[in-house]
Amino acid sequence: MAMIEAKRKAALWLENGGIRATRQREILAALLMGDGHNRHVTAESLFDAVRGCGERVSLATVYNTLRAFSEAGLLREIHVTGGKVYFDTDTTNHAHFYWEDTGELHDAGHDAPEHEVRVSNLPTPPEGTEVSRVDVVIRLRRI
Amino acid sequence: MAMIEAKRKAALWLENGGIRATRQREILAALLMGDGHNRHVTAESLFDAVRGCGERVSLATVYNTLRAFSEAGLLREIHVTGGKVYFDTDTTNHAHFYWEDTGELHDAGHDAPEHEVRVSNLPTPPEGTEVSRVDVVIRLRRI
DNA sequence: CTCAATGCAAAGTATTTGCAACCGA
DNA sequence: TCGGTTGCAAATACTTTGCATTGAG
Repeated sequence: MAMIEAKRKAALWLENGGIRATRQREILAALLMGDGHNRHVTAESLFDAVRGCGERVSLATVYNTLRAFSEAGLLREIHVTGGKVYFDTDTTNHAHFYWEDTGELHDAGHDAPEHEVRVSNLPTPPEGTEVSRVDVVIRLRRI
Repeated sequence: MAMIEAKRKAALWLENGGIRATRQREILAALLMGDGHNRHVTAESLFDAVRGCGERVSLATVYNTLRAFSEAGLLREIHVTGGKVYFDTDTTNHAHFYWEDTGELHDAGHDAPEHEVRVSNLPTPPEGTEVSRVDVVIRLRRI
């Protein structure tokens, strides 16, 4: 996908989240829409991607922007280590593979509906609460 | 349960993990075995519990010991926020409720087998890996 | 113009580590 | 005694914040 196309998608995406477009946000959004595929990034990895394409956005802004996108429902946070937070451009409900040794994060069985991980027999949420979402992480160990 | 009983369980528990008993480890183990129930602690909360019962263990040792217990298979780590790491004394496979606002963590449907959360249709782990474990976290939002 | 967004550096939070003193087998 | 364990302080890793500057509408 051409960069120009990514920028177009990025603009629509930002508008969709009711987020004002700025130079930095457009760069980050374009990178996230990048190859047209679902991406899993951390603040660091996205920051590196920015520098990698010759652009410049401060690390603090990357952090703040990822949070803003997340709060606008454009991204979904994933927690797999105490350390860093991952963000997923696919906000639909799906499970993840997590490599314990390398820290890689991929979608699990999200290529086709029949491969989707299924969670059943969910308990009723306690009084005064509702389910915000159900996270499923399949941790992998190198054999 | 009396403190003396907790100490007894703690000693067996440590031995079970092949972990040498020391004063601090016995204190921590006894607190974890405490009320005979499954506990969810963080380094901070366990450190506070130590001070609360008049004992003294350094915070660094609490961190190191939790990690040691974890590596010995006596505890299980749970990741729900980028911030802190929770440890669960119940190492069997079970789902958790997580209160997004307060940071509370409880077991979900682990009281009886028929209430257990079920995960099915798990994808085959990628070449060269095996499933270390599957984490299910039900995030709750206050209504 | 005006107010929100940005960038930097400093502060914060959670955790690990280096190393000397210590203690249990 | 000896090697593993502890405690402290310092270091590290990740993220947020304060504030002056910049920029979009």
